[in-house]
Amino acid sequence: MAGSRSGPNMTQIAKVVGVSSATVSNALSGKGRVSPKLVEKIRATAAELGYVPSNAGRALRTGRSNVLGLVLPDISNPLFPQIAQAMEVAASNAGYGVLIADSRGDVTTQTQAIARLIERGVDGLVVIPRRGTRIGSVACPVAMVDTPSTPGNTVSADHWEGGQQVIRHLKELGHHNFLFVGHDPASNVQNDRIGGMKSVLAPGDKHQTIWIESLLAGTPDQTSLGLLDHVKNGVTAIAAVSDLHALRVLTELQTAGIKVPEQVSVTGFDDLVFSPVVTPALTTVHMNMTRIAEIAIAALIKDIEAPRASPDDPDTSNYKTGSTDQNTVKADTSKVSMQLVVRGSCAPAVPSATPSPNGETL
Amino acid sequence: MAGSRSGPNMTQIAKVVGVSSATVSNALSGKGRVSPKLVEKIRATAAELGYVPSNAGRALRTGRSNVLGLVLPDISNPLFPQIAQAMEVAASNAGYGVLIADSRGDVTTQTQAIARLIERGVDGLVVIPRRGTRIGSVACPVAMVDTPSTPGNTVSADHWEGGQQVIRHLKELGHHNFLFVGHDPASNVQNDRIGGMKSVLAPGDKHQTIWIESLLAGTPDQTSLGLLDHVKNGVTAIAAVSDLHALRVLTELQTAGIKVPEQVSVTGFDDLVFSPVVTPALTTVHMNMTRIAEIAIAALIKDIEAPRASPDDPDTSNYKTGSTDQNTVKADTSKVSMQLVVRGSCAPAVPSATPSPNGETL
DNA sequence: AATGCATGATTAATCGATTAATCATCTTAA
DNA sequence: TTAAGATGATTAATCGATTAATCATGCATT
Repeated sequence: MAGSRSGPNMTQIAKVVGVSSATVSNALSGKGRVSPKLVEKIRATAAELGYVPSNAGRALRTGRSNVLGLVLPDISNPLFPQIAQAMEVAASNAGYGVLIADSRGDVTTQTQAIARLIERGVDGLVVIPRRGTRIGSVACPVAMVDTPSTPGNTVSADHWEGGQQVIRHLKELGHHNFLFVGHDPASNVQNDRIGGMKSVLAPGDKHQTIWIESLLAGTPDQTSLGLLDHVKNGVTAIAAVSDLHALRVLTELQTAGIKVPEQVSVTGFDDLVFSPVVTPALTTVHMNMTRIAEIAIAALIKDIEAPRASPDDPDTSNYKTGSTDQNTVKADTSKVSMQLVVRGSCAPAVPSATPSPNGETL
Repeated sequence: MAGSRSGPNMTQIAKVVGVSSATVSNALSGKGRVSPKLVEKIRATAAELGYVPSNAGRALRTGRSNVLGLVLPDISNPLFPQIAQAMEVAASNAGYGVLIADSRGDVTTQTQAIARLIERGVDGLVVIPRRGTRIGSVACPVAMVDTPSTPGNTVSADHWEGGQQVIRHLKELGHHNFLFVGHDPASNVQNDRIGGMKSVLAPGDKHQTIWIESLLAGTPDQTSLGLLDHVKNGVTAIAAVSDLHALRVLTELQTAGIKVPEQVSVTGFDDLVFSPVVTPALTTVHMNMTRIAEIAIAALIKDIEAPRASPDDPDTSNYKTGSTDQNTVKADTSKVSMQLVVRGSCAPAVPSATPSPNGETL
């Protein structure tokens, strides 16, 4: 009853062709010594019978499942689809499957999620860590996607440089008084982005940063960010750390009767699904997730398939060494540059950027 | 070299306790006949040694992988995160892992994705079909999540009823001239939603439907929906088939200087991440994904774990029979009602709903 | 005391692929 | 002619958990 799979197995093929199952295995894998014409014959009958190798059998023998685990931060992140898709495609191309696990909220869940994946026998993990989280040592190679400045990071977008692109663009339009909008001051990604933005500011430029989480601590979602005051005080450009927040900014301004981009320019990050279809379409910075996924998966698989080092020869391992206790893998390229996507939410700064005494001109 | 897993196996535990590996297996699974105190002892040492069962070994013997496949439609769907998370949680609680595969775009990819998952040995599939797509017969039970009206549907939200809730709410606010905004006329979900909305219209109510895909066929994303004209013609409420489209509507109106909700009310569907944080916050209809996932996964697992019927006794199978050739599983509950979430994007209809001759009042 | 029965544990086969070790031929060189 | 080597295929063990079949022991019944 149990284990009665539908398709044929190697023994069946062997019987049909009239050889041993070992020869079938060798022929299909191309490993041992099998005459070319036998290989041909075996391949043909395997295809004819609709042979599908048993993952369980192979995994048991080789100790490898050909499955990777993908650990994602809290699901509310609208970037999730892009990440998951890119990872799945990259893994699939390399012959691996992707098991998902999400660590909604707390670090505990993240740890549990990782444990579950390990127990399922994944060969490696891709972890997009929850903001500011570190992952403990685990029993398999790990590719970490966070920010270039995070210790243990395998590969990620160059958020810093992305921030620079945004501000450079706004400065070319004549802006000098910025408001940066972040969500969580503990997020590595958000800090990198804001850091990059600040890094290209000139001495005379004004800027201020607000963190949504701190601002609205404990209150329900729908609360004003108080943008009107900032605009009255002379801010002409608002740069958010994500399109989600840029959207919040955009609609709050529009409701207050402030015209975007005529009076205030707005920018976001990540090029989320809704960004091109809102009015005005959001100017944002696009992340090349496909490439990041390819690099992460490649580094992971390289480590997985590398011949395991003997204890006295640690050089063959791809694990990072040094101060970090994490066994995250390294990639040749650790950051992927971002692309500025100019759309309709930015315009030249209004000449009279000086705030009027009473704000009536707004 | 190969297969040298880190942890101990049953034989090791057996050796330590001084029994046979069969007894260990029985003790841990609670299946055979083992004395209570031996069970206790074995459980203890297993925990002590940090025993983790080998999925490969178990899968090979039992023929079951304890992994489900999740096939998702094109990734642009912002609902994706909720679905994936809910499915993962439900599956995880039942002791199953979730392998993802996405069928971006065409039906071919969807078929390939399903094939890949089958080859990986999944025990069952959850398929959220691409709009209007049917899935061919596959070699394992399938739970399909689409709409209650789709043949073969296992469980889904009651989109029709959700649509009714929206219109009832708008009618209570005094609206009688509606514009429905859909994206793709081939989508079962969207048709159900619009169908439900129309079903509660009174004879005197006016309504019109626009399909974004047809409207903007071949043009780049950012194009006007021409909402201003509709508003000038007397439309006071615009009901979109998704929050994504509602957002598009909202920002287009705001840019045109039309006040939401004072002049026009806007509603969406799905309660996406951004819906509570835009201004005005979107009134929408929430989908209880957690419950849908639980039902789908439960139905799937029930079928997987049911003793396979002998060929002459088809009654024990959970497969749908009849005109459909699909082996999708049935659930006791096939639709889950939706919840209206009232926020700020709707207001009472303006008394002078009659269009002014020249539209200047707008 | 002998038989039947319930209980507790063991033996050994099995799932399917992989691979080191071995064997059987045939070729080539001395 | 014979030994060494190359080539092609087979044997059999192995990965780890499961389970049907079997065995051993204790207890109660007649």
